[in-house]
Amino acid sequence: MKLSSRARYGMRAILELAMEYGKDPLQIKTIAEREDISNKYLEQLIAMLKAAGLVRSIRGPRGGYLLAKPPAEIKLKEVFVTLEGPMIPAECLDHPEFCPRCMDCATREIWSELQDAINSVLESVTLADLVERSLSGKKNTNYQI
Amino acid sequence: MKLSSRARYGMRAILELAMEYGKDPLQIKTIAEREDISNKYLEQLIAMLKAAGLVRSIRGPRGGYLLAKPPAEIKLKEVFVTLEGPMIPAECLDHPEFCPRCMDCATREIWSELQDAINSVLESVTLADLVERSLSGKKNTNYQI
DNA sequence: CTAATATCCTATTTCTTCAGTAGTGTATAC
DNA sequence: GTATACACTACTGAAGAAATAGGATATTAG
Repeated sequence: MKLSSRARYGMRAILELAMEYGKDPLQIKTIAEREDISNKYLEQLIAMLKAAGLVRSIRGPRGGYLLAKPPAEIKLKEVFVTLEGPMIPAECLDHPEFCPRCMDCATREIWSELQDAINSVLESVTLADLVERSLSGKKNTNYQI
Repeated sequence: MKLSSRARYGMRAILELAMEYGKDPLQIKTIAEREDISNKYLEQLIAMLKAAGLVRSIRGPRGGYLLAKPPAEIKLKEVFVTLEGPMIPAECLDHPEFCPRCMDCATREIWSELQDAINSVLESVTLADLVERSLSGKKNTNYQI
């Protein structure tokens, strides 16, 4: 199980935007360079974030992208779902009718718990938190590897 | 983000085996029928479980598959990893040298927390737990959808 | 011994999605 | 009016997932 490049690149990109919140717009070119991502590919990812209302843009020279709301109002969950799609480990979680034995299926419960576990991480952290972590040099966070 | 069919089918299959623990071997045919999975595909999945030492087999007529150890000694994590591969959201979690800015990358932390959250669910539940849940008719479990 | 059964092994196919590229159109600052 | 930077859409190559197919091997029952 691995994250898509979309999620990894996109998260890094929007974090860049969050760190510049309140300042001038950031250009694709700049982000792509800082994060080592293909220019054109990043363009598409940011387009997704824009369509989701997380980012806004200014066209023309001196244009670029800005966060659409304060970093504290953007949960990672929103970013993640935008990029990675809804998190549905198994179809039957959303469409029980799809599976005849759903009602007494113990594995279904597990997938549901997995979903909850992931969601609770992503809902508890905002872009503002990420910015803060980035700035505080980190190193002193609760690491448990 | 979605689970692979491997993980979904395989988990259901090994749960079948867990529920018959101590009894006669279960045949591919039987499991495939109960779980509505292609015979041949299931064969491959169970082969993975066998290679991982979670399941053993008896050949010939009246043969089939058995759990290799008591259900209480098999964590879902083992099953999951066998079927889905190791859970590494991002490369840099395992190979920090891969990414030049890993050391001050706040997103990396998030992926790590995600990894921990998933692992802690899968490590805390054994096949025996699943069997118990299945038998107790369920319905009275902590559902929070 | 033989025939039936069920696992074992591995190659091939089909399908989908991901990741990335390419090219053209449009708004805007200077 | 021209350079800049976003906007939009189509296409492509590679990889992996999900099966399918076919035959080899072991074991039991009669």
